[in-house]
Amino acid sequence: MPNDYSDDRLRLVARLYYRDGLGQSEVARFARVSQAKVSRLLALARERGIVRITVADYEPRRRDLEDQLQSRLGLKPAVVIKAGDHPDAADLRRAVGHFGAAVMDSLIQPRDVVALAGGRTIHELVHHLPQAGNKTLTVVQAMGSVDSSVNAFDAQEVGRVMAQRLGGIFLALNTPAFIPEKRTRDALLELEQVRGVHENLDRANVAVVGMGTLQNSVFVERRVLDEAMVRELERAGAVGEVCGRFIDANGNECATAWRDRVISVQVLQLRKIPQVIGVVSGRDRSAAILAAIKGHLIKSLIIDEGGASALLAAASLAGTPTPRITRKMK
Amino acid sequence: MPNDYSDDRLRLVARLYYRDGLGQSEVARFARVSQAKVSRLLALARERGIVRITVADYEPRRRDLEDQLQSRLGLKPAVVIKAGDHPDAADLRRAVGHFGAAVMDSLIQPRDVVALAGGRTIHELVHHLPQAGNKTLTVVQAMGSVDSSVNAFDAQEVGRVMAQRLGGIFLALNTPAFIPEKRTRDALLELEQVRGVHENLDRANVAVVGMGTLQNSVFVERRVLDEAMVRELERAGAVGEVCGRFIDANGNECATAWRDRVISVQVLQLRKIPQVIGVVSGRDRSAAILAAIKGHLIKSLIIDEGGASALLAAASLAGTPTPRITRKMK
DNA sequence: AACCATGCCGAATGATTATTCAGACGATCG
DNA sequence: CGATCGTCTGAATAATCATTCGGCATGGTT
Repeated sequence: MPNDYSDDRLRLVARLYYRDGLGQSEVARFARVSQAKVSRLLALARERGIVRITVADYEPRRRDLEDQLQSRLGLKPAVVIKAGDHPDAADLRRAVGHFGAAVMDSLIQPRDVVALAGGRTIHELVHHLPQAGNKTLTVVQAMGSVDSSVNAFDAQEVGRVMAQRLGGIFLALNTPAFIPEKRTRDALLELEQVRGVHENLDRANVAVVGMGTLQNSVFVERRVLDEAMVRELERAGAVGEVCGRFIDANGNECATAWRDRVISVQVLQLRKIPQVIGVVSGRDRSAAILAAIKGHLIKSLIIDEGGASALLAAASLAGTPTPRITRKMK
Repeated sequence: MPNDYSDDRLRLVARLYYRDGLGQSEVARFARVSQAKVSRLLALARERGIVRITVADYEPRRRDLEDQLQSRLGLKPAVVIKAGDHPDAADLRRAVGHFGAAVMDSLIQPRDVVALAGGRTIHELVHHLPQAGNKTLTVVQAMGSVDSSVNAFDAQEVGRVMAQRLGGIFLALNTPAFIPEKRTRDALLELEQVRGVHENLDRANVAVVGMGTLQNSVFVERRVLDEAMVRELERAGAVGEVCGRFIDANGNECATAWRDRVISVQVLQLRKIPQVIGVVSGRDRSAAILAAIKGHLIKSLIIDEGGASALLAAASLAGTPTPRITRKMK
């Protein structure tokens, strides 16, 4: 009679607690055990399905906006996450991460080779992936590290987590993202290790990438990109950045010095990957997203409500979006 | 947008909490409210049925023992409450009270006149009756107060609670249970107030009574019954007590001085009531219960598992139970 | 406008629940 | 037989949740 985990006992405890509204201490007296044990018995009862808690479905997506994105921009799938209009970017990312994760999980097949970029929203997304993954992925880091201060948003960290969560191995790109000298960069690209990664990027059938603008790019933020380079990119028509590749409104990589100093998945490689998922939160990326779509860099999009509206509005303004003109004018 | 109690919002909060396992504080950040509000929203969600918690049925009764009691002793209904074999009488009463209450509620019709005794188990039972009663009962106190120290087990208190819980009025018997002088007792019985109560006891169609033995009777416990009187009752063959009436093994009231000094429902009155429910916890009342059954004082029984087994064992020993003989021998 | 009644809010607080910890017990193995 | 796990327990404690409370806003009333 000591350790008695019979269903009958669990039912008694569960009933007293959930149905009759007794506190755990009261139940404990009833069943002649400690309150701690009651807590454990209740956990067990939930596990065994003796207690079942059902929650009416919450619809986390805006199917209406998704349909518009799909029909007007050809994104398949387009996933729009409800997020109220939180003024705070962190909240936005949290929402996209929380609800986007399940979708992303479903988009990745058990044996896929996944090219993965970094970024805060992607980080959030990856950290909401299920723990129990039993896939056998090959997760490949799609871009070098932005700087030496390792942080949780880097592709390296994020990739490690994804491989661990969904199951599979992680191939790291152990180089900086930006190398001041082209020669050095090219030398690095020749390294066996690096070439192996690139080969796997060629094999990738899924990619998950973020999207930056010229202004809020990680490279600017972390001072890798200086004023002069930004101006050069502007002159070359850059409206956004994907995996360290700056693109113009047509989605072609801008021919600047930067192009030869980056170590990351190439635009051409990206175009060949059948399922490229853009992950975005916030309203200020519309131009970059439109360019990426136009250049066939991304095929799908996971985005928040506000970002989706902004994107649709921007797409309406011009078949060919040219927001950069207004900026150049200043 | 402030007070937004939309189902959608509740669903979101409920999902994050119950399905996704976030803490209330995390949900609070997500929904941009305080943790306190999340707690309130969750309560509302449960109320509205957005969250549904179901517990596999726990069977609190021993139908097998009930069947035996019914077929062998004619109790209808017999209700046997599971209680493990808690060595502690208080736990026993709690179990009987908790699970017996629903049965008792179902046995009492909306417009019944209920004669009600006191006692610890009955007290426990009554305090587990539903709060929301909408009946129009007449609850009548079946026995005077044992002594002046009012306590929660007295018929007076218990009756008040029952009337309040199930709905209806309570008729109190504002006299002591025991009056040393017969003359005084009889004078009291003549009082308008007291006669009114007795008339209602005549009208009663349900009674709820406890059952005492000679040894553990409340009257002994509270020193109302002295040594000499106990011996006199023993000589008269008393094996138990119901509502202050001491009965012999055949269920007839013992003809002693005590009989004329008690103010309570009479044995004859009790016999006439179609539904008399005995409420008992513990293994030591078998003789009293058998006598009460034999004398047609009780028609139904609510009892714990252990008490039921003891009762069945005692009933097997003798068609006419005569446990008192062994005692008299000493 | 001034006033009250009402309802909602979150900070603080009180109450409850989950987890940690150290000890007890029992099984398994050398 | 110990020794050594592993498991289970309740007391203590940490973490979490529910409620109280005062403030603020709204809307109706004088």
